[in-house]
Amino acid sequence: MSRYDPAATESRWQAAWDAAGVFTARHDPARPKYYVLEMFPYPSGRIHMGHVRNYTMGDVVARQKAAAGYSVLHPMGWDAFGMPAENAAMERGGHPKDWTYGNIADMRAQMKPLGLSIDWSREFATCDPEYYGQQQAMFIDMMEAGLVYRKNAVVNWDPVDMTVLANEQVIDGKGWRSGAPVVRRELTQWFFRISDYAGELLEALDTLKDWPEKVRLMQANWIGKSRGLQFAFSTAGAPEGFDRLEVYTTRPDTLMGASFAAISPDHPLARHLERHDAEVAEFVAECRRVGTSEEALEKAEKKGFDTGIRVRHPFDTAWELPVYIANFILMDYGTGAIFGCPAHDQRDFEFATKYGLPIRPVFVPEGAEETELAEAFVPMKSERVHYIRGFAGAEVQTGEEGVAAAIDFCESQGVGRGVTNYRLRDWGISRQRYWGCPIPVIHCETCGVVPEAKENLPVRLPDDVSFDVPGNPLDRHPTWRDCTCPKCGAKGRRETDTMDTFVDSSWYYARFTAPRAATPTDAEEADYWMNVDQYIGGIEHAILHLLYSRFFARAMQKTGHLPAKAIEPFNALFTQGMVTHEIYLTRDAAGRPVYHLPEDVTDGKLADGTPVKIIPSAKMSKSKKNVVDPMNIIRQFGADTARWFVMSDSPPERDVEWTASGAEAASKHLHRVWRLADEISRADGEANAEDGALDKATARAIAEVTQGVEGFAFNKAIAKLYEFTNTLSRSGAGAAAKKRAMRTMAQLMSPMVPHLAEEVWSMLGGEGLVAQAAWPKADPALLVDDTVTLPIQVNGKRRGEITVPKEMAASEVEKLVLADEAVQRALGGAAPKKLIVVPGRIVNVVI
RNA sequence: GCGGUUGUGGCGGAAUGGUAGACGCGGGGGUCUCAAACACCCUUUCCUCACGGAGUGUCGGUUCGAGUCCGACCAGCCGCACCA
Repeated sequence: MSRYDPAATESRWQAAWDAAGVFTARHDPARPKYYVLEMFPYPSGRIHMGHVRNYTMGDVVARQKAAAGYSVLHPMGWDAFGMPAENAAMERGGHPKDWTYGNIADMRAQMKPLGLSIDWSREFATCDPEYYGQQQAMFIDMMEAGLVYRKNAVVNWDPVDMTVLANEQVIDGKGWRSGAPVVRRELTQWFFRISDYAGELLEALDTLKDWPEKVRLMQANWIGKSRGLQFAFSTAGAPEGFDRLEVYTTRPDTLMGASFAAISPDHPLARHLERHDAEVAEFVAECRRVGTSEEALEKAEKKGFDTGIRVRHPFDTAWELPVYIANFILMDYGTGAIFGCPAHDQRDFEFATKYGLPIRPVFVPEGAEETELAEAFVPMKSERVHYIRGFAGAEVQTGEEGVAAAIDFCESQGVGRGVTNYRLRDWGISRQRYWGCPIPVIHCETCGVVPEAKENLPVRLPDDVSFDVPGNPLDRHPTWRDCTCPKCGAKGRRETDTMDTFVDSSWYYARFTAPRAATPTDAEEADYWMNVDQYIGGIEHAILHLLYSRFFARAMQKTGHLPAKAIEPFNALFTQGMVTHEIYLTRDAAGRPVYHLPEDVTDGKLADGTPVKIIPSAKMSKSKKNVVDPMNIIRQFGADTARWFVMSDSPPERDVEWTASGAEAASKHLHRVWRLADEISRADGEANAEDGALDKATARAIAEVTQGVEGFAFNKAIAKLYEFTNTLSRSGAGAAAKKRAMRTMAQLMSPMVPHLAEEVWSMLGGEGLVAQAAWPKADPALLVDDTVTLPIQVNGKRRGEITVPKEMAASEVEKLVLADEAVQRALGGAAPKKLIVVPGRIVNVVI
């Protein structure tokens, strides 16, 4: 008996699809369009199982939509700028460009065998000058639209390597290569005015009905709208020019519980003191040794330095509060200065305890007395509390009411004003690196900062650079910086900062609609293809990438590069889970951990019999060696097996654990389907009484698999396909009915395992390619059952069941239930207290 | 630290507030075979000979009925603005 041979079959069908041009996206105004996009990959050089899962999900959607009659756009590209290419150049020599394009070629070669329904004719990389040149054109338009500006901002500076470090390159406050303590340094940098859109980006979240609730919540929290009071303390003993200290607070109702004021180490007052006071300078320097990330600041021990300056309480000028410089105050939020109310903020409480400051409660729980606090009392703002040191509004009110009343009162007294504040900061896009999109700007002595003329775009990266010394190669290039001012024609200097790679990924979805256009987008194409109907990617992008893309769509609309309907570019978002694997660990002679690849471990032992310690599954990572190379799986079992496995078992939004046994099971099942198809293709049984049951099962399979695929419940769709396979393989129906069922099976399987589906389809005489066949429809008449089985509960516990006609009246059902043996036994002759009949569902007898 | 999220058999998981454990893996038993591999069939939450009882991270609540809703807690994972 012949066997299914994935290797030969898969490449044969891939060639057939190519020949027929099945996946070329066609701008066809007569048909509805569907744009499905997976987050494009960074070209690391190797695809991993996470990619296989991500792209298979998109492929299932794309293939099913195509079968359902849509004109589908399913493109692929490369997020190709970024640090790894420079790191590779530093470590192994060579050029980032060669490394990147080499990796792209390798990865494309690994992706093609997966048989994805991608329109490869639209492929591009963000490091193509054709792409980043258009990005530069948009940057210039955004400059002109007032969306771009320069200001000073802090970076991590490695004083040994004399280079700017990314947050991930700062390990325990030290540079990853030099090991030198990192310092914060201020540079003039380029920013996008995303915070101008904070309110709109927040409000528009409500329109994103098909985004996961959690992503919208995370974005809302990130934007962080707050209503508060901004007011000025008058100071005592402050240097000249600092007679007022502006603070922002979201809890003005706790003003009578204030016990100190605190300013950021980067606050102008702190900077002034730093220059005149060695002790302050030392403290501030210590603060700056912590990395720039908010995480690092929050995790660091909270420390303060008493400046000796005092501020006067706005309601009682005799009441003075000390002013501290504190390492946890962010200059970017509010005014960079706060007042502390230790009784109602845990961080302030710890600070006050540490520095012996008073802790005076402003409110207590409703009905409680004032007591000494062991920790801050921080109730929900919606909870009613009793104000014992309130000054506005009712004595008993919610925190929300208290805050609103306090703002009104303060405004009426001329103490500050109510302000709406956002946590969202402007987007700093300057990177002092080579491998990124050059910022197309020229510094001219006469004209200042001038955008490059559009006819001179793209501003190309020079090829003749070296990475033997740290720092930005653009900065030290002998001639690249030299240019002519587009305004006055005098000699100018090019900007050497390049753009954050998040800029590249903030508009690639729009470029895919017209990837070769001579402008960033083509109006007609954008109008037809936008928006992305289904976007799929990792949850790790829930905030930054998606928020930046939403901002960019707005900026592109403002500059005329996208139609108004694309203001929210992603109609539906799906965030998929990771692929995980167990970790295998042994120790070397010195006790250091040694990790082992899954393929080197059998039954918990290495080849030489050494037992390994098994650490529970975690995200596949090279450093832990818990990786399975998709190429090995494809070589061993074929692409369909890899695709089937990553879509089965786990729901797509959750992590899936890769197991060798699971992959084998997937492969076995696909072979079984092939054998079944082979057998059915040669069957000649007469039509018989079982045909009807099989037709019914087929209809149910169509309904359930369609529902699973359309609802992103791929694991359930696959479970139904297993069931359908079992039913079909056991069916005694005639040959014609079995062939019908098997052809339907091929169609239902085709989004997940397209190669096997084509093979089965052709074995059973299906017409043309299954990839081009219309999605099957279930006959509604076959989906209804005329009887229903009702479980019988006694006090909520299942005690039996009855099968009754679907339309039986509740009163009839009650009679049958009371006559049931288990119910009789439970009742013991007594009458039931209550009898609940949920039609078509369940019966509950309460005794 | 802050924000988000997840928790169900030996394992991955299924379950519009209505039969907990679909489907798959693994295990056990069997058929086929000289034997094995492959394949096929049966069985498999736990305790109990059985009757029956217990059971969805922990504790409490709402309900005729809770894995599902509410509150508190515990553990894991994701993000924290220069990783992509």
